[in-house]
Amino acid sequence: MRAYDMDRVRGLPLFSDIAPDTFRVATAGAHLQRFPAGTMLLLEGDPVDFLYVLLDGQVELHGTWNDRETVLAILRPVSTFILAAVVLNADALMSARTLERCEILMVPGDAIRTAMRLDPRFGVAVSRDLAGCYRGLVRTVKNHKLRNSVERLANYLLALRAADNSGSVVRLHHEKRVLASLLGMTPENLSRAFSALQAYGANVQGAIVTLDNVAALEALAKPDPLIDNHAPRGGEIMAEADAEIWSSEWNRAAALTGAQTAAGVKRNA
Amino acid sequence: MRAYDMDRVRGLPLFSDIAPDTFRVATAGAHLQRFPAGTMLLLEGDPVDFLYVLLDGQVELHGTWNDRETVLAILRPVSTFILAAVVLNADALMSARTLERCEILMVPGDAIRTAMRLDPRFGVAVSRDLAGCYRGLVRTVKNHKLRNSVERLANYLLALRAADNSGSVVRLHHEKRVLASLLGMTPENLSRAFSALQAYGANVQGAIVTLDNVAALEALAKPDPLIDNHAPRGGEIMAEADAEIWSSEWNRAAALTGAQTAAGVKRNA
DNA sequence: CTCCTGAATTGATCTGCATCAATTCGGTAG
DNA sequence: CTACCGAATTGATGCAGATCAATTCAGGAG
Repeated sequence: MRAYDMDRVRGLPLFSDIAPDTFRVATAGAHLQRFPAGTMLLLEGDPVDFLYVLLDGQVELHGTWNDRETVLAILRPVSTFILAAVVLNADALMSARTLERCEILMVPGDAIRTAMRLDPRFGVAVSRDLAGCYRGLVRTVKNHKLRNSVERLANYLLALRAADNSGSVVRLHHEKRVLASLLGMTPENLSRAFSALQAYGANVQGAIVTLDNVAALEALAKPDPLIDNHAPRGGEIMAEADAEIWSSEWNRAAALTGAQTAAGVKRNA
Repeated sequence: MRAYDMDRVRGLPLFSDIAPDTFRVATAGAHLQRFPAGTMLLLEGDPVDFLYVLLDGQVELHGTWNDRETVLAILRPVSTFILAAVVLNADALMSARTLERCEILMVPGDAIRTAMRLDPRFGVAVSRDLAGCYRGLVRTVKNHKLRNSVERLANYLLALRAADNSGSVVRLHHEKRVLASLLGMTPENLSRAFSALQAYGANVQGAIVTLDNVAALEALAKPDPLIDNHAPRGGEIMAEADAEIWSSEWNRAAALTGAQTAAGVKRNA
């Protein structure tokens, strides 16, 4: 494994704060692996033997039931996934599939669990990571239960904008049908939702979306810091309280709500 | 605080495995408090200063946006809530409101975070707890995105049955309008969903539901261990992998999916 | 270049669920 | 007991989003 990759792993909030020894224990037996696009990395119900660290490519997490399927999250580098299952040594609740060619570090779950027992700092890091994941899902549930599909799309676009550069052009990172499933709608409906947003200055051209009237779009979307992790807070500078972690499944990922920003600990920076 | 209550707190998976010293540190400054029904314990957006341990009564966690409100979870004793916010020292993403008279132990967040730094076993316990909460939410999202309202209700009833006694009579623990919001529908629609389930042998009489044809109900509901935490697994006895924790926000709670069982570590026991 | 295939769009229609409105039910205070 | 009030139910109607079907579009192979 290249030193460059090792540094990237070390830089994750999950690992950045721990002792060198702990890091060695935690990543003992880890191996880098490459997968072609469309590979099933993990099937829901399977025992989870590894913590996955996505170093390159895109991975989709999805769930199925009764012949239906829904995308739960889309991950982009660098992020870890299925930490919760690893911590509990439990079966996966989600399937993982590569959307494109991927480079993934596979860290044995045993090593992670051992390291947690050794170094309280690592236990704290894992806890903080999982807490961030949990809160990401809370946001997702609120997003889905409180908003309709056009509102979800509008917020997704604003989140992308915030993550990218806050400019007036935004690039979609996934196929529209995948995005549709992520946002909880059909591809047909996503198309129509995009049309509906033309009235608010949003125009799609393939993967490129131009936002000509951000104010109008925001008036519709009403982004909320308690749902959309990128949304601005009211009030003054926040303290440590603001340091919510997006290291794992949601970091850099246009995750469930698509609301998560790229930065692990930015926000009001 | 009564010794009896202290024992109940100590018995939570979050605390059961840690050293006495750690427990002392973690619960330093904790105080027991009583609240009448309908009290707002916490407003979303507020800083979270305490870990709450519900010892008696019922608490509802809900979220709001744009004048809409949705119930995210209903908690019953003994369970903790907003651990994630405490770990991150972050603002609450959900509001908490007592549904009835409640008795709650309020543990200062600082104490929790300090204890995590001291005792790796506590860090592990917190991680496991949060991992369980996270997985509960994954189940919830799958439940909502993959099932329609009648299917959700049917599974909710089967989950209640599994938690209670697996008999043919089940008691609803909450007002129907609260249950409706939890399941992501309107009260009117919940009524109609109950009517629809008459064809599957389910009859409601106030808070009492009789299930005369569990087989038919199951054929409709198709409970799945990867969504419904009570559902039977296929295959052989499970190992440690099976010990998913439902200590916190979901323990004994007819939580989001209503799928969580009463036992912390039962399942296949 | 053309052809081919899957993605995306567009239109027509259907349906699950929400909404609005009107009773009915059930628990509580007097 | 009766009166009252919020919860629950039931009915009528509307709408968001799913489904079905038909093009259109875009990318990759030959």
